[in-house]
Amino acid sequence: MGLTKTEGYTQAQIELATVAKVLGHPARIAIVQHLLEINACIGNDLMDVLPLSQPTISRHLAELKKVGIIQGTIEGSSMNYCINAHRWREIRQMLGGLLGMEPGAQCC
Amino acid sequence: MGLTKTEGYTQAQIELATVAKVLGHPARIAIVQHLLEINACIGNDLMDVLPLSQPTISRHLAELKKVGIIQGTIEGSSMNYCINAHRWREIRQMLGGLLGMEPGAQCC
DNA sequence: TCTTTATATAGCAATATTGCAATATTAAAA
DNA sequence: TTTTAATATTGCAATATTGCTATATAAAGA
Repeated sequence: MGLTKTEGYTQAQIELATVAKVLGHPARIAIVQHLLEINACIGNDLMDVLPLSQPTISRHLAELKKVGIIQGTIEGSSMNYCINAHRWREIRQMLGGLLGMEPGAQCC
Repeated sequence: MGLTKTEGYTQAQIELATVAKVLGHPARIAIVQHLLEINACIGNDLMDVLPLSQPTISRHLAELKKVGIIQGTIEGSSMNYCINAHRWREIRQMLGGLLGMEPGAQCC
């Protein structure tokens, strides 16, 4: 298959999984961290930060954009990418809600 | 390719991505939520909770176990699964560290 | 012992992901 | 206008993921 079933889950579960999945690649983690750290918008300075080719970086950026984590604006012939602050807080809420739960007493 | 490059990233980035990736499926989110909520160890009660066949559930459980999120002990002819509390806190730290970062002023 | 229950594994088919080279595309620069 | 720089897209090959059915396996029960 390769196809993930979606019926039988809540919308929240699907949303959570979708975001987690996008964060589930070291290149995308590295991009997000970089954008959070340098606190500035970048074009493909990422070429110097990631061990990947330009087309591959472009695709990772597109995936991050698809779930709203980053946004990009055109600046002449280059792109300015940065974290979407609002969406970032939303994601913090979502994932934080899950992570914040306490496992209770171990029973195995 | 289909194969994720690992050179050129920090160990922390790879670890983060690995955990996020495992959480990147609604079935695995549902399993984790369920285990956190009922605060009890279960066998395949999950059959009643997920829209998946027993073998498929078993595989999702195996993936969660591989990264240490859950652990299982044999109980007669069935398995007791539960969240690994220690690992859970570790993951909260890791992911929380990323999520906690503030995007700073929007510039695009 | 035979059967049932609970689980895991193997094997398969379909789709998804990842990465690169090659090629568009678009704007700035010469 | 030609060239350069910065990106995105296409096309491809290799591997990964997902889900199922069928089949082990192992303990409990009859």
